[in-house]
Amino acid sequence: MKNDFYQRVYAVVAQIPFGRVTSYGAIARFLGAAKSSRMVGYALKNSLSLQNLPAHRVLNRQGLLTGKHYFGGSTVMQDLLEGEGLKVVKDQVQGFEQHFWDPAEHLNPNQF
DNA sequence: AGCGTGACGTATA
DNA sequence: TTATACGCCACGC
Repeated sequence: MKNDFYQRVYAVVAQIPFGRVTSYGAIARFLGAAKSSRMVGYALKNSLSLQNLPAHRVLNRQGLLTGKHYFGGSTVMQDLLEGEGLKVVKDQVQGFEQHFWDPAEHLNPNQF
């Protein structure tokens, strides 16, 4: 069911620890929709006005803040990340892999 | 109903 | 290594 996919995306994003980040692809893969990473971003776009999800902790594979435009302001997303101890330069998280958080290694697939 | 678009990612050149 | 091409599929028009 497609709505479940959205719910699962929200559930995963909600579990991202403070100061850690992940990627759309990682989430998509974890949910079994590896080839539909775009849908993850789409789901998050919906989630923005739905609930308090740390959507700013979800970046693309390069650690780029590709969706900062959707946070209303222009530096809101960056400020949020920097507020969590991350460094952002040119819309890109420095040491991305260092702060990367893989759902598959920290969450139990069985609860999804 | 068909077509273009997009918070992505991988494959090719 | 950078630049394009393409697959994916929900949504809006």
